[in-house]
Amino acid sequence: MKLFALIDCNNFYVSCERVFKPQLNQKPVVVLSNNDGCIIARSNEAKQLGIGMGEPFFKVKEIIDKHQVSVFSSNYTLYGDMSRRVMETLCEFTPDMEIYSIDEAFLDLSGYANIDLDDYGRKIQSTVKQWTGMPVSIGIARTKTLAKIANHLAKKSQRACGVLNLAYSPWLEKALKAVPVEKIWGVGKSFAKLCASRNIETAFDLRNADLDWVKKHRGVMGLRTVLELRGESCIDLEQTAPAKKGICVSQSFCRKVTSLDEMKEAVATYTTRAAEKLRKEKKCAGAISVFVKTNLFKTNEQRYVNSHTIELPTHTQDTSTLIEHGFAALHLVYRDKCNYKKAGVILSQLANNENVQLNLFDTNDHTKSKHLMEAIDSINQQHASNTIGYASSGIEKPWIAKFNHRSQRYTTRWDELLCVK
DNA sequence: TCTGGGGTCCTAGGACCC
DNA sequence: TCTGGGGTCCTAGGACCC
Repeated sequence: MKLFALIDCNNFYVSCERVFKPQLNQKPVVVLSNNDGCIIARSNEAKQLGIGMGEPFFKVKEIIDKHQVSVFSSNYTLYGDMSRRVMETLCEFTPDMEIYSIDEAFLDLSGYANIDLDDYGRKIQSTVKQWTGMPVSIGIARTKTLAKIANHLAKKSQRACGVLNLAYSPWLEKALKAVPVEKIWGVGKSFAKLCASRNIETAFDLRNADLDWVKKHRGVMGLRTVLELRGESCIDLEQTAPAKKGICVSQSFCRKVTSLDEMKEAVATYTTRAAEKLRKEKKCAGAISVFVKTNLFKTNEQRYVNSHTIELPTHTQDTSTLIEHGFAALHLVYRDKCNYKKAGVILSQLANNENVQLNLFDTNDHTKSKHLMEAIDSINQQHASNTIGYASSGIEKPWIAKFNHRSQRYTTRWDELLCVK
């Protein structure tokens, strides 16, 4: 019989900030998206003030000022490193682990049926807290979908103290009745709406729904969800992260961009970042797409969205080659007299370094480029990123996204270590 | 004034094959 | 009058996730 635990960090980004600023415990805290645009993480206290997930910062500014909510720009360097620490801690409890997202991991506890799972859960929880400072909630159940539900309830219930075991539990039915259908993993807005029209309102209702109806409207994915609710494990643990199929770098500008020159700087900047990711994955790209858009929230301005994909003559991981083709794609989509708000670069048709299909007519010497890329990457890794870069990316970059409330990168930069007086 | 970023999977439908 | 059957591949778009 299968047994899964889902470990989920509580309000992850907020908790990362609190580890280094414990005076913010029990105080309202929010973390903003890129460009300080939207609210993407809230402490419980901030949630209670009515600050919604994904709300634009400027719309809740009044509440934030009034209640002296602490505000942070997102600091992905810090969050990524804190995530690594949490995951390494979890590894101690079982080797069968799937890192599901930056703040969540599934553990396969199938071999642990004869121990006290509630106890084990609490031990995991206290160890993570002690070793990393991160508060986590843990849900245990017979399928991943049910473990997600257990986790959801563990967070909400006072009595659970963050650990809830629903495997072979007499409370399972009651638990399912307490979870609205839209909170179920794999059920989005549109399916929830469809369910509502059929009076399917809770996880309990969906568990008992007609399989043919579910299959008809949501295909095999929907079917899997319902079977998992019934305790039949359909979604396996994925221990090795599947290879990436595309790499995307896109960002809004801090102000409107109206010149081709600045758009080119942005495309070069994003392509550089994407190429770094590409080399980190040990891949070459076979195509590059560039997309541009104006601010779609502005109803009184000309709207324009477009993208173009260029197939590369040979797969490559060379930044300058990718920038060159990125520019070609940009020229095809760029239109004058538009107020651009965002651009992005997508690398696709990824292939492993070793089995790249060479072009018959390609006479370039790739070893030179390979060594150059290695040198650039190692310089940027040893020192700060962007220590060395491409001139076409621009120097000042007046358009680049702003992070006005960013905390220190406490764990990854010598010059930003926490100072204790 | 101010509205995020990065992914995956599935399906339907068209193009094409013999 | 009457117009097959079985398949693959690709793409765009929808839905979902964090």
